[in-house]
Amino acid sequence: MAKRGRVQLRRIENKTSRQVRFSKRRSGLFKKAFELAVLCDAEVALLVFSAGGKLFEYSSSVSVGETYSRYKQFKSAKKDANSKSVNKDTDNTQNNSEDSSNSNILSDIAQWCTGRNIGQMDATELDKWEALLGKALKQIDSRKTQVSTRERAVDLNEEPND
Amino acid sequence: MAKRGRVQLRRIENKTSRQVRFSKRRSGLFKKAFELAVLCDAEVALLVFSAGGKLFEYSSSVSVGETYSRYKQFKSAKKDANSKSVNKDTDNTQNNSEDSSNSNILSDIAQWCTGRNIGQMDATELDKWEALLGKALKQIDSRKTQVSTRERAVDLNEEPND
DNA sequence: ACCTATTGATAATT
DNA sequence: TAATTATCAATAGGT
Repeated sequence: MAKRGRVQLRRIENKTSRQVRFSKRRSGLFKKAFELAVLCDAEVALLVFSAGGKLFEYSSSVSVGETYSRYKQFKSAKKDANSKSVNKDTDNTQNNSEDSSNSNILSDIAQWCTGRNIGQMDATELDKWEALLGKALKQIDSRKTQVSTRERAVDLNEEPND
Repeated sequence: MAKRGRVQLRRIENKTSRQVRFSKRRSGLFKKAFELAVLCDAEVALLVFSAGGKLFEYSSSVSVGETYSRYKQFKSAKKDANSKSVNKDTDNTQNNSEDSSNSNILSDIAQWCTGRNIGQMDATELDKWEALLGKALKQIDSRKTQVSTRERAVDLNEEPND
């Protein structure tokens, strides 16, 4: 399997090759974005238009639109940041003592789902999925118990996340 | 230099470590975004807010705002034509047969996940989730069986490094 | 901040 | 189109 050497940092001229590499690198990029969001508690929004005009999007905890709004707020606030620091630490700081993803496991699952396919997973990824879905099922099960006990009301034990 | 094993995909609790890794991974992510744009002629916009509220942005050929405009246009125009990252409801024929390794139940889950919280679900929704996740687990389990065969072959080839 | 062991990404190939 | 693997790149933890 002869490798030619390093990747040249210029546009790939062969169309097929470019498309193939786009798919792979896009997957990799989205995975990295997700990992940054989860590991480092960051808010990430990523928009990619392929050369052919297809759209691919990723966002971590909130929608792309919401992150973009925050971005615009941030930029406009930066202009007169010398008067007060309204936007520095608005609502972006989550200081949960334990695993914050535990309280909103569905977000984690949704993030993991993006661009993935069971048929393409390796053993490690399968294990992660199994653990994640198993955890979600446990939470669902315990929630079901609560709901069936108090057939009607909104549960007060669960905190809204984000 | 003892390595602990694989990176766990959970929020890093140690603050210093999290900040260090954020810097490194952010650099890596931006580099990857740049490479995707150059190599594959893609239009990329990337927004990252750190846990502390700092903003980092990257955009390839045009500004973030322009890409976001294109994004909004794209989404509103999507009424007829469809090209999207997180699937549309293509087939509901996700049965439990063992050969369904190629089905993309994860996309269904991803759609279900969006904007939901276990703590706010009613009994009906919980049932749907339970069924969906259970189905996914079945597929994962059957996929694991396939993969484990290959993994054993790899194990035999493994050499102690050095 | 720099270094290296190790993991992870991926280009070429099947 | 998807799966495999050799090689390269990213990075976690130590110095």
